[in-house]
Amino acid sequence: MPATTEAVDDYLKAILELSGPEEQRVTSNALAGHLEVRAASVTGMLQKLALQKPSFVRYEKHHGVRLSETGKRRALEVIRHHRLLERFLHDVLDFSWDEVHEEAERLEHYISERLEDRIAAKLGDPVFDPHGHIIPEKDGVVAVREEVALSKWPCGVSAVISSVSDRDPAALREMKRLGLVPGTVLTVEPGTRSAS
Amino acid sequence: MPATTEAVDDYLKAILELSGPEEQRVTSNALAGHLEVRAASVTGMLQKLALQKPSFVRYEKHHGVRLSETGKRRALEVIRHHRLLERFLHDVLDFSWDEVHEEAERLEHYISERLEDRIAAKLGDPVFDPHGHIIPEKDGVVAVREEVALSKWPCGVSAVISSVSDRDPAALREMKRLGLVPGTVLTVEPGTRSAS
DNA sequence: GTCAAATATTAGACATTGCTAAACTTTAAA
DNA sequence: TTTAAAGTTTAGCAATGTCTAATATTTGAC
Repeated sequence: MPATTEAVDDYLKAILELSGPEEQRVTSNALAGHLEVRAASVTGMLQKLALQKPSFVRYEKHHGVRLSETGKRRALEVIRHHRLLERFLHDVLDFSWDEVHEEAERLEHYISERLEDRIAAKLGDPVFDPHGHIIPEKDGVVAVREEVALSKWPCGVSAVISSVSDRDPAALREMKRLGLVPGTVLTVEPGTRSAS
Repeated sequence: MPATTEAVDDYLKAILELSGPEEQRVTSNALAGHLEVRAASVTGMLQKLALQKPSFVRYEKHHGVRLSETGKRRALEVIRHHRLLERFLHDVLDFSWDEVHEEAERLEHYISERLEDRIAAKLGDPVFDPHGHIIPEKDGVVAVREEVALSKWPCGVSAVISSVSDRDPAALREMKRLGLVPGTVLTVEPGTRSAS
């Protein structure tokens, strides 16, 4: 596995996240939006990534990019780091669930295999992070799970929250206050949903 | 406090370490040796550091460099991170004492104030790292302690090991095997010391 | 199928931090 | 005090990853 930088890790994670379960090609623009970088910078990075061997991505000019097996492997490793760190910061170091993301986002690039393994062992190989996301296994295997965005869930049908986005600390604090945590059972009542 | 990069942190730490208790000026060459970088690179970095305001260093061409108060503050903060991390990795995550340095050396640049505080709290504000080095306090105060290199200790006089270098994992494993850990009492016998 | 809008790429710049090679300054020996 | 060695700085270049502005390609509306 070629060495990566923080920037490369972030691109690989973004490609994995944006390509969805069917591993569609991802456009430069989508990446630029997600990474908060200009589209021109994305093009430059994708060209560099596509050139190195073994390559992390398959890139076709004007037609988007997808991960190679190697790239997917690294992306999953970084995501495993992130989610293990979140679980660890939360369970062992008393971070609240709205604090863990920011810290994990930085550290995920810098922990060694050794530290990854010790954290996993200390936690007893956990399956979920504090927001309900599945932690990829060490070998890159990720359990599959059906999820539907709550905004698309039918009214009147009972649902269980499986995961919540970890990006917005204020939103997370509010959700905790409302009891909207993984495992919670709820039913959307007709007429209570906002228009967005 | 101006933001730092990993490289800047490493320069500041190196200057602090090489300037000794009397805070002597440190030469470019000494820094180059310690940082395993060319002297020309050191010059470039020192010029940049000296230019920014508020500056981390006071630098006179051809006559070495010393830390400003701000620079010393940051150097001590990074060293606090390093030693807290070593203690934490050792006590909580079952790292052996020869494994902790490498991991802490990377992570010391990337942990937040929050994580620093939680680690210190979890450990009960420890005073020493696993190699016996004193952990600087949060406000930058460092306890003072008289130490003499064992190679300079007189024969026949009993001594207590206070700290050992953390740089060489193989040496650390050997020292552990021989019982040469902080707190050990020993006497150097005449004629048993190698010539070096 | 044409053409404008949306999307993407190229070109050229900058900051960071390293390098080598050449030039310069300081130190210490004779 | 001269001079050579040791130490230091300058100059110029490379890689990384970002930016803006200009240009090119693709897409979708008609």
